[in-house]
Amino acid sequence: MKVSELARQACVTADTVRHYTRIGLLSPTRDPANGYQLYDGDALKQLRFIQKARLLGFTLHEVETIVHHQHRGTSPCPMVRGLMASHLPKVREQIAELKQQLTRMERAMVAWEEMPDGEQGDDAICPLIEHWSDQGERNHG
Amino acid sequence: MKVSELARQACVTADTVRHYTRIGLLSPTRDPANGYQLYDGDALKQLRFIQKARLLGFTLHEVETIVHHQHRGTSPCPMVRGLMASHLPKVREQIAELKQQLTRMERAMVAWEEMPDGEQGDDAICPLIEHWSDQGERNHG
DNA sequence: CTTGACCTATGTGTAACGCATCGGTTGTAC
DNA sequence: GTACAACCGATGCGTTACACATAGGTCAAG
Repeated sequence: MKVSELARQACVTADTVRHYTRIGLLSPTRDPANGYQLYDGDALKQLRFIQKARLLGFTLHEVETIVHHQHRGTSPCPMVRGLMASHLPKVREQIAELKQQLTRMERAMVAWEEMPDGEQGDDAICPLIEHWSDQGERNHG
Repeated sequence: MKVSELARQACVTADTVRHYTRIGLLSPTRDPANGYQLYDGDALKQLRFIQKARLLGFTLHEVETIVHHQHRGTSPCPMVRGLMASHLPKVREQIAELKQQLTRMERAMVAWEEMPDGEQGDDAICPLIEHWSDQGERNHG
């Protein structure tokens, strides 16, 4: 398989395949005739593995570590469980931060409805932003 | 004010001040004696403006645009309202995506509790990941 | 033999900094 | 007056997972 065909089979872009190849997550052979990169069924399997790992929140660097573990004959599974356990609170925190962000933005939009646009000669860069103040958010939930 | 003092007054790192200076959002003068960057009260005001804009979800690039508008004498406020309106659905989508991500991860963790670690000789890279399948999520949010 | 569609490798850009390097400056204690 | 630590500067690289652009090579059809 050439790059584009592998990409099609896994529903990713050719750039993605090339990217994974560049960082060593895929190791194609070369067509001696033209130097093209050639991928086999194992590459497709590996690519699908990467896709699943990405969906589960693993970074490409972590995927690399997992694959290396497997190549050295040690089961990556305990580490995978640990990584996942360490990811969960981070994702929850990201959600909480984004929710706070959304609250800030929504409150600002409401407050701005009754504010006029700034005009030349104002001492402000943008009064909407400059006169806004974070009221702080209470955490209930 | 020197870099570090300005940073302290605005509760940011010196690297942040240098970064904003590098991309042109702060324009310090130079101490002729030693070439150090010197910031005045306006710089502090501008820095605090940037902080508020960041809290409201504006990118540094957008802040730059806002400041340029103000320097050209045109009120940035209408654009600011428009930018904010365009940001809101993106943030909501990010939250929705992260929630889906969290659901996937939590379901995987539960499913993994009753799965053994992979062993050498397995045909899998990591059976936890490889035998996982996304059940799809219904949207009732 | 030329056209056009495909392919290659490589480098650059993204957002907002953090960190490291290398070297100059300032203050203080001796 | 100097040794040394703590601060300052500019510059460049690293982060994440690719997308995009460049400059060129390959291949089937007309």
